[in-house]
Amino acid sequence: MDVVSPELNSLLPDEIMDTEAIAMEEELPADHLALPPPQSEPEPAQVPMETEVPEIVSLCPATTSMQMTSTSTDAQCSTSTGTQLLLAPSGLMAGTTTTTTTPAKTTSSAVTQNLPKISSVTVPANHQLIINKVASSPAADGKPPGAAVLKPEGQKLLVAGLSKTGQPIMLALPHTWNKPATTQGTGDAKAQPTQIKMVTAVGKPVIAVSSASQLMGSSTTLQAQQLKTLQITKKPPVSTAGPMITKLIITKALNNKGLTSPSSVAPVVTGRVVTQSTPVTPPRTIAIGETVSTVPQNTSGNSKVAISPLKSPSKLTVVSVASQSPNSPQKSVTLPLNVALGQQILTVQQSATTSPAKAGTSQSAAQAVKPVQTVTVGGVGTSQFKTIIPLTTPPNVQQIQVPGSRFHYVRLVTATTGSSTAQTGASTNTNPSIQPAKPVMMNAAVRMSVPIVPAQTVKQVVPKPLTSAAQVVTTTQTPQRLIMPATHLPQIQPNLTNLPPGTVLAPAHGSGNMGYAVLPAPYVTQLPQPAFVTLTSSSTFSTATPIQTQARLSLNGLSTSEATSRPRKPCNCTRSQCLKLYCDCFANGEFCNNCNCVNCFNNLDHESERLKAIKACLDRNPVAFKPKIGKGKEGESDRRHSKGCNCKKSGCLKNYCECYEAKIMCSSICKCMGCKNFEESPERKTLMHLADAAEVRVQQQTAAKTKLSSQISDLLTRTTPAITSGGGKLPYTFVTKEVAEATCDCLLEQAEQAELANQPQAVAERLILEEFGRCLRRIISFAGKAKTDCPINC
DNA sequence: GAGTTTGAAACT
DNA sequence: CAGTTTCAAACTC
Repeated sequence: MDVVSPELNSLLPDEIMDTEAIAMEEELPADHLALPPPQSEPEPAQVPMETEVPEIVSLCPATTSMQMTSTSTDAQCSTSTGTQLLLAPSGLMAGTTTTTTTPAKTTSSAVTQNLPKISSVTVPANHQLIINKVASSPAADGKPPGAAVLKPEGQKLLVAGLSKTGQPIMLALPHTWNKPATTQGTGDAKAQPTQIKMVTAVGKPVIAVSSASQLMGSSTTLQAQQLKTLQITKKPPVSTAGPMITKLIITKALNNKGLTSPSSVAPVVTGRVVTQSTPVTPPRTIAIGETVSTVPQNTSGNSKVAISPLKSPSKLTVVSVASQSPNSPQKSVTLPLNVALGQQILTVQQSATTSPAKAGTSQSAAQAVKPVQTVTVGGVGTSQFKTIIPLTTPPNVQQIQVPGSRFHYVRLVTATTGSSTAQTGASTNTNPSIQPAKPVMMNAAVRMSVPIVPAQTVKQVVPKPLTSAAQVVTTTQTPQRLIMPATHLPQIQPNLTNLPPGTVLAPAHGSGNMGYAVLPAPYVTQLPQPAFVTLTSSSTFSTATPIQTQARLSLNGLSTSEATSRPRKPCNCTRSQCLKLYCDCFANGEFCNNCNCVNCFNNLDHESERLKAIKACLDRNPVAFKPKIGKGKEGESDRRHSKGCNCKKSGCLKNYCECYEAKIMCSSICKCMGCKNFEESPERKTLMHLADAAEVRVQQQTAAKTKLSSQISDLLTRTTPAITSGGGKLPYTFVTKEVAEATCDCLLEQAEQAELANQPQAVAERLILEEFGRCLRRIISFAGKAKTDCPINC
């Protein structure tokens, strides 16, 4: 399967793609039952969902997904046993059950066939009905005795379960949830936009399903949650079914503390599912029939896992965008959505090959022929977001931008528009209980995100048509950004422990395999936040747009505004071709843009060389692209240099020193000589005071300029003579629109004259200002005259 | 802006 | 791992 397993995903913030973490799959509870093969017919009595791991619940609304009930290939809906489920009607998601507000545990006998072994229902204070499922082997995994399952007819439920460790797993079924009524007998039959969210409250994934309109309100409880969201986008393999994308958002709460009670899990309602509709079919929101693979060992060529060695709070988003056949154009549907705090939304928009939504920028042909799909994820605060967008289109490359992270992910995709042959790492799965991923997952988009801080970011991803055109990430607030295609580097794929930037995690070519290339996130520019990121299809890249400042806050400890407002300094490399860590752009994982470098290879035109260089750097130092400024040991400063400096002459009080440059003090690991960069250093204090004073001066100057500009603007905008109450007109009241225009004409004329005379800019400015002064004097003079001539009326 | 200093990165 | 060289940024004039 092409999804980062929740097991693995939980580890991504620390050590993404840690092989040890992958091995966690072996820890699956003994009661974990092998799921029926993907081709098996979904049993009517089973829950319309399928999961390979007990902690994961797959939803399979037949009504929302046309192929669910009719087709057997990707419509399997089942749930693994041994999973405790919590069915909770969210107050916002299911209005019919909002009355249950008591956190006290209750038991209900209403148990559907789809959710066996559920013995109890818990209704937490958050309006969620929690149904506990009896664990098949509680002793095996330490789960508390499971409970029963309850799902009232036509009732929208938030289903949550408990992981093997007793951690809650929630599944929210909104009121608009369309269940396979014929087979499931539960839920509404209407095809309404539905959101399916898999939320792992405590280390385990949870599926939450809610309608789009209900999400916003219900997700407001996520503020303190650290979540990982897995979103799955699926396209029906049958072209006649219409291009429909199903996304499954799996959100995982990173903070496992205090979530043992059902009530504490309730807030983990997040995620957003965006679907697309065909011209013949109304927009559908949820069609989840594919298997959500949670096998951690998806390290084979068929399993694509984005791994980042970055060990910092991050949000991982894995988005698989179903590729579309060029012959099956689809209408683009962009759904900017608001989500709860702590959640970032990625909206996947799929456009037809003839979609007019193309980047208007031009790019070299070489770049244009490399389809690239990029997702730029804007973070808020220190939130970091890693996104992987699998694309089942041949040589397509999808990039993921990770604000605040030094890594971004590039997914290499091969053409799998036809019947998918997804192997999804099942062949290499060491756990026989794990079901092989279904072929449908090849077209499934999976999003896993882990917002670290309360953040609300909406990301829009527009799947690119199967043309050779490159896709550009654009936002409504920022120009298009340069994106970087990644090349296939299978040789470094197996190295999951030290998965370096530039690593392709899976073969990108052949047999429908989809590959991920992990690259330093800064290679993709960051978005201002909050920002709507729209991935639009485009035949060109925009190279003229300056790369935005890389959000290095989390790296160097700078404030967010500082990191985002200050553009990165252009490099001046002359010999390194900007392919060595000498180059700050390269070291920060950014493309060179508007730099002064010579013979620069750090661009799209030299991606192969650049990737080789990345690999070389990582060979030398696996953490070469890791932030140097990280958290220190307990009791020490929060920020310190990971390696320490080696200064000898600067006293660590100049920017030569990396510690000083990062505005941190040297630590015990530094090997500097004559260090003066410590807390009590008088030299350091003096420098700090000077720096502060300078900063104050700059701020004052800026404020003064702003104020003056405001005053001038205010003066010029007073176009209507004020009718005073007897006090007569003030001079500015004579600055009518005509007067202002005449003044501007005079200023422009002055500017033109200065330009014709080839006057320096400073001289030109002076002349303009002088002219402006003359204009003002004339205005004041006329005002005085008018007042004298007409003392009564004026 | 040119030249120098500096220390990290790269190399041996 | 240590010593040396290379490199580009920081700094000085």
